[in-house]
Amino acid sequence: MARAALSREAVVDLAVRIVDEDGPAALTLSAVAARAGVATPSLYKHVRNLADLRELLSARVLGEMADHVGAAVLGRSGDEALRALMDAWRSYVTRHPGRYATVIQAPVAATVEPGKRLVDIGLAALRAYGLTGSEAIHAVRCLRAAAHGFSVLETAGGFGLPEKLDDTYELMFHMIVSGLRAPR
Amino acid sequence: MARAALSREAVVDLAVRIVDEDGPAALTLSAVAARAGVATPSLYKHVRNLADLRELLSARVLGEMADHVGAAVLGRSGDEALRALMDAWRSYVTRHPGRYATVIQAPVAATVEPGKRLVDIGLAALRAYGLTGSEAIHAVRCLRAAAHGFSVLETAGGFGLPEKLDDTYELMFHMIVSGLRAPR
DNA sequence: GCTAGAAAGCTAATGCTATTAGCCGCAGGC
DNA sequence: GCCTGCGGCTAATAGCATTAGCTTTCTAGC
Repeated sequence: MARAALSREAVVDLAVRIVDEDGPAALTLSAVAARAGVATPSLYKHVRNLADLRELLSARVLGEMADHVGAAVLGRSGDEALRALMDAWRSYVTRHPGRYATVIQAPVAATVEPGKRLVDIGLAALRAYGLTGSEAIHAVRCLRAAAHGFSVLETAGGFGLPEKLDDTYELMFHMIVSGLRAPR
Repeated sequence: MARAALSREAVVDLAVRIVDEDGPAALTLSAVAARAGVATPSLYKHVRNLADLRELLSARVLGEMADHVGAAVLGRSGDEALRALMDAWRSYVTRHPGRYATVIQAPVAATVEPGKRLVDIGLAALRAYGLTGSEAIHAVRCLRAAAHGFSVLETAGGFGLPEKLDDTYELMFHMIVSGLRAPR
C-alpha cells in the first residue's frame, strides 16, 4: 500500500466532525477534502461519491446510536428498560443534533443493519410487557416514532412555546406505558 | 405592469409540482425556471433566492396541512376529533410525501404562523379531554410528535418488515388515548 | 537491493448550480 | 406622446461534484 494517510474510515470521521460542527448542509466533498488537507478528487479513492459518503455516515451514526441505546437498556427490564431506551435515544440526539439530522435524510440502503439492531434492542426493552410476535413489532415501531417525533420537536425548537420539553417528554412516556398496559 | 406571466405565487405553485413529482432534492431554481419557460435569473424578480423559495414552499405546505387537518376536526369532539386529526395528518403526508419532506428540512422562520394554527387545531381537538393550560400544550406536542414520527416511518418504508402499518397506527392511537385518559 | 505494480495522491477539464450586474422592451399613468 | 418601472433577458462569476489521466511512493516478491 502507498501512504495510508487517509482511509474510508478516516473520511467518515471527518464527515462526522463536519456535521457536528456545521450541520448536515455543510457536508460537501470540498469541506471534507479541506479538513483532510487533500485535493477534492482524491477523496474518490476512498468513497464512491457524495451520496456514498452520506450513506456511510448514516450507517456510522445509526450504529453509534444502537451502541448507545443498547448499552443503556442492558441489564434493565420493564418500565426501567423502556425509560432507559427513550432517555438514551433522546440524549444521543440532543448531544449530536447534526449527526441525527444526517440520518433523517438518508437513503435506507446502508442503514438496514444498524436499524435491525435497534429493533432488536427495542424488542428486548419490551420483553417484560408480554407482547407476542407482531404485537411487539408494532410496539417497537411506536417507540421509534415517538422517539423520532420528539427528537425533531426538540432539536427544531418545538414551536417556541415556553412550556418545558421535559414535561412533554414525561407525558409522551406516560402515553406509551399506558398504551402498553391498557388492554385493547 | 408588464406581462404578469409569472408571480411569487406562481413560482411557489411550480415548486410544489416539482417536489410532488421529483422529490425535494429536485427543487432547484433551474428546474423551476425550466417549467416556467423562463431564464433562471428571471426568478429573482419574484423570489429572493433558493432559500427564500424553500421557506415560501414550507409555509404553503404547512398552511395546506392546517387547512386539511382543520377541516377534518371541524364539528367533531372527543376521541372522534382526535382520530380525525391524526387520520388527516397521515393522509396528507401519504398523498403528498414530497411536500411533507420539504417542510421537515425547512427553516423555522416562515412556518410559525401555520404552525400556530396547527397548535390551535390540536387544542380544539383535545378540548373534550379537560386539559388545562400547559397540560394541553404538552398533549398537542405529543400529538405532533406521534403524527410526525409515524409519517416519517411510513414514507421512509418502516424498516421493511411485513407487519401492516395500519396496525401500528392503531396501537399508536391507542397509546395516545390511554395516556390522555389514565391519571398521572 | 531491485523492480513491478498498485495505491493514493495530483492537475485539468466539464458541467451543473446559484447568484449578481447590467441591459431592453413593453404597459400604464401623466 | 412621453416617461417610468416591472419583468424579462444575456453575460459573467464562483462553488460544487465528478471524470480522465498523470505522477509519486510505498510494498511485495524476487
